[in-house]
Amino acid sequence: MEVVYFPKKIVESDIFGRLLKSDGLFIDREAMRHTYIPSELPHRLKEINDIASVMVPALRGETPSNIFIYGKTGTGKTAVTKFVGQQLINKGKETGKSVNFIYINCEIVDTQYRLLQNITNHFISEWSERVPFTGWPTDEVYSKLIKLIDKNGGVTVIILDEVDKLKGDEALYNLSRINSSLKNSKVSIIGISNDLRFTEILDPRVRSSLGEENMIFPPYDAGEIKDILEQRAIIALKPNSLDDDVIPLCSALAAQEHGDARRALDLLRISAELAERKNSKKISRKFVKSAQNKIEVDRILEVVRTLPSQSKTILLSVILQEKHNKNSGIRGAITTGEVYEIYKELCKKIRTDSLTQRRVADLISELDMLGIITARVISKGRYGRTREINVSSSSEEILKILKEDDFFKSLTEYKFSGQTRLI
DNA sequence: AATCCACAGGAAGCCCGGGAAC
DNA sequence: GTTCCCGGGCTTCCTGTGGATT
Repeated sequence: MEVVYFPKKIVESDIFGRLLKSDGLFIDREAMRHTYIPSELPHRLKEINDIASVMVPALRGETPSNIFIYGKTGTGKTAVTKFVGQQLINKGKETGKSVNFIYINCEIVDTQYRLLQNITNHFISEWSERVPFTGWPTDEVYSKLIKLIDKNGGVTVIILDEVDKLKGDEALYNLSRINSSLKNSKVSIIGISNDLRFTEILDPRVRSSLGEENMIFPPYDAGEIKDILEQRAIIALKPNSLDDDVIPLCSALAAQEHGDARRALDLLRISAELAERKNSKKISRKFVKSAQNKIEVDRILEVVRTLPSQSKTILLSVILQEKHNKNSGIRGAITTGEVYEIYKELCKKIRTDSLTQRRVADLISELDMLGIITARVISKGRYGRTREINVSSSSEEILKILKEDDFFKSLTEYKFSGQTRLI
């Protein structure tokens, strides 16, 4: 256990009070997150109308067609469907029609049982009567669900977000047939996916019943992203806290990344957070640059954290060699052979079996593809052909992550070829 | 022009864990 | 429970190669 001692001064002074009072840049931080659903969705009017016109039979008590929605990340699929759902519920209340709207993210709820359990529990308010997360036979949950939906009556719309993450197509098959078991109510399904080839691998029966209506969400272009950012900035940020060129810059950067509005919002939000942390009154383009950098570094660190230990060892070898070279004034990149030598020693030190050079070479190219290191093939003429390996900028941060692993703690100081290397 | 380094990277096959089929 | 199959990680063995050096 680590004990943290606060200096007396800080404890006595009101930290949070000061931070709350401090002149931040945000009015509503949440509005800058991609989970926030604004009251208007710019440049998605057509999509909203399309979905709404498919859904409108629900308000007349008829079954709406099932819909399948495609689109890359950050094209507003989830936001638009949730938005339409909200409107549908409101109108249902107004007109006295019973309309249920259930949103499920299949990346989290990814098995048939848990899907059925989730939907069923949506109709049960009493905690004690809920379907447990395990224990029941799946068909019992299914029949309970049918009973409940029928009792409830009206139309139930089920959104399955990231439906391609659902394991097995049995769940989809059963859900798509559920209407034939219902007497007083209707179910309609909206499937959302960013995998365009998803239906190709689906059972043809499921495909035809689920894809009664197909919709594709195109990526936003730079101008559209700009409008989205401007709309959110008005809600989220204090007036006059943005330099004029910040939003165009964020939009342009995100448009390069196949029109991902989510990324644009993250970029702007993190820029604002960085500016706030620096006590800056305005967000300028230099904060956008560092935000972009921060997003990239965070991504790399996350990848490093989840790397298998052999790859971590190889990565550590690369970093060690690079540091060693820098300290002893040797310029030029590292070769596969050098990395392999250090790697073998590290393995000996932590008493693990080492892999063959062939395999290590493959792992090095994997690290390259993940963007953690760069490894390009060069020929040194007489002295052979090899890869030239460099660590991507943030090697200090990567080291920190590697040290988190108990496995590598013993390697914080490492002797190699008679020289002490300090990590 | 020939040589030769230090690997790259393909091919085949082993081993093992997990899921489907029996 | 057992058998079969598949895919991923890995090894072994192999051929190929760009260009400085001879």
